[in-house]
Amino acid sequence: MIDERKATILRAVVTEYIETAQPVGSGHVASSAEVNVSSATVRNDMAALEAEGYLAQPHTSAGRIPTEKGYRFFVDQLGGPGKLGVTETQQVRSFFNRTHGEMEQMLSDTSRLLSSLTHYAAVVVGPQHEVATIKSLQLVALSSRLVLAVLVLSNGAIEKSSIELASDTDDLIVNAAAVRLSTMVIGQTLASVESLDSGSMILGESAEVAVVVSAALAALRGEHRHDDHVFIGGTSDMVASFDAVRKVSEILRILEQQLVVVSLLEDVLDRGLSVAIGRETGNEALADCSIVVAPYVVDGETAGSIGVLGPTRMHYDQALSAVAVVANRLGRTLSEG
Amino acid sequence: MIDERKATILRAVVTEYIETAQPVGSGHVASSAEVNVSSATVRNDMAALEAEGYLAQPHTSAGRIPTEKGYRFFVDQLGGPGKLGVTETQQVRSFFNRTHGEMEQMLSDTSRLLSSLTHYAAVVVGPQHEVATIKSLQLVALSSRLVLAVLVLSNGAIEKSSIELASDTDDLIVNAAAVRLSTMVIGQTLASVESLDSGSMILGESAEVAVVVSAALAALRGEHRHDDHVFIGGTSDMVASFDAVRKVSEILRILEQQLVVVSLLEDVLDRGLSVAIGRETGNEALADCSIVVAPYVVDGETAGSIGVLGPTRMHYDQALSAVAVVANRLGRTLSEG
DNA sequence: GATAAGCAGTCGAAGGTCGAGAGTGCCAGC
DNA sequence: GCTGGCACTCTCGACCTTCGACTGCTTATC
Repeated sequence: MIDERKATILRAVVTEYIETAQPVGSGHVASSAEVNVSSATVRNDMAALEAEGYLAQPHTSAGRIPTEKGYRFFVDQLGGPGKLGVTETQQVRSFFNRTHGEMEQMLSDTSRLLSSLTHYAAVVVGPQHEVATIKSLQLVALSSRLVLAVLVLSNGAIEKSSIELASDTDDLIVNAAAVRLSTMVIGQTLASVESLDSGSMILGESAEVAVVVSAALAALRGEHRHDDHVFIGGTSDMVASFDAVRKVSEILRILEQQLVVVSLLEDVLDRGLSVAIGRETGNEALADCSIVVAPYVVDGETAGSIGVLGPTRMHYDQALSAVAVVANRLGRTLSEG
Repeated sequence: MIDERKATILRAVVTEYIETAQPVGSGHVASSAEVNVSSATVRNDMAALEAEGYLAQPHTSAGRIPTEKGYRFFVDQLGGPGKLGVTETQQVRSFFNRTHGEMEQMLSDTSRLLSSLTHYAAVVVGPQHEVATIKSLQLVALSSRLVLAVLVLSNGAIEKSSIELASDTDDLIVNAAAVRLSTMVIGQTLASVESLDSGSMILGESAEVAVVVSAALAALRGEHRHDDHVFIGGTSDMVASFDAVRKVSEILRILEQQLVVVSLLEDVLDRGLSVAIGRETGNEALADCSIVVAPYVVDGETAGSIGVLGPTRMHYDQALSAVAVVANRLGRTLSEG
């Protein structure tokens, strides 16, 4: 039931509201460049749009505000990310020219880049270690009972996990265990370590070495969650879009829970969306927020995702293009390494 | 010029204002338990306190608000951290019983603990790596020109830094360089690597190995800054103490700059303070904030610091005791490891 | 001389009124 | 089917008044 004119009107209302945060009246819409009918006609169409759930009125005799359904239509109509402005393009280009090596630093900087492009909070979820292969494993004895296992992955990431041994263990034993483990896991993915049978390789080893080996494997198992791989930047920018401290506090509380943030992004991607509006995010506390996400691809495989969190009245076109461009460049840069 | 009664009155004003965030009138003070004089007398003293700069009036016919000088007097009079409540003590105890190994995780959790104790933002600055000795050094070739140096320090921390080589280099060369480097740096502190003369050890090595060795040393030099060692938690709690989104945004902007936060804490400690009130923090944007800091001591050496950032009208006694207790326990726990 | 009591004065916050303005819905006419 | 016109609604800001919480000062009391 949405003809071309109504769509134009809806578009006008949404853009205007995003700009001003004020309810939009029929007069404003009628005087906008894209609309060539009188305000009375606009009024009729706006009433229809309200009846169909695309717009809402805070009270009689006020202008209209887009509903989530209204934003959704607007975003769908946008049809994918557009082009970035010249300044922004330049900024992205120079960022990725300048950046190098050091993955964690790079992801963290990327979140800063993305937030400075959009003025919203940026979330960068690091590559899932499941796909990377293990380049090196090392056991370092910190004290007689505490050993640190350090893994280096092919994508340059490092995983560490500490192992507490039940009894004092000689360095020689630890070294032997390290050698044994190395032959087992190097070249494997972290995920496959998960399924390694710790029974099979105790054969032919001294009991002491076997103890260390299986303790190390146990420690490694729990350690490949997305824990430390989330980088959030630009919260101060995003906060400025809201008016109530109360709301700000709730949103920050969400962002502090890194696991929640990660699954938020993954949920959205799993549903095949690149934008989640208001309650579509699946989180009541984010009812006034929207999320724009994109996965990034490293060596042909989806490695992680980046996203932007802002108010429902966000500049979707800018956010979409920024996220798309940064995801693309990030993937390419990580592929080279 | 502050006699005992005036001090009591000032104390009453400060505690009342911290509680209610409302200007405090002479009537309230007079009816408080510690004060046994009439409101008229209180009025006279409050006028004197204002003249001496301890209190201020938002406008005539309003109550008084403490100035920074007023808070300062209040805090100084407190004379060190008191005891923690039973619930909080219990919370700290169970936290440190439960926690183990894995330093980064522990510091991050500590910031959460501290913010949950105080309901303000908590900052934990990790141990400075200068004092830790190097336990192990490893070079891992990620590709033919990209090598990752991984250092494990005696306190369980890991430093990594990537090395880009000018020409393709064989794994054997890299391994030889790793062996050479290990003999040089193991047992040293990171700070002493800084001053290592890369000329002296090229002797007796093949040119290719020497190239890798000096590239690695160069990369290690830049890498021992406090960069990743700051953990901030509980911003959402702290935010709730403020009323203007504007201010919140400014404060968050500060907290996003980790280096600024670290030097903020260090500055305060260097000045021999454990509390910095308002402008005492040295940062204009934190004019409405106070910071409570304490260093923590690992194996007899000051290792790092923890702190709390809240509004100037913070519960100083609680914050002081929480910071003191957590700093103490954290130091002890890290010493054991 | 310090404390208390009383009193006049001040000023913001809260509440009420009112008009202006923006906006709507509907109807009649083109 | 669009538009102009019109009556109506409802918020917002300005303005006023009242109310109450203060203060400072002056005077009385111990």
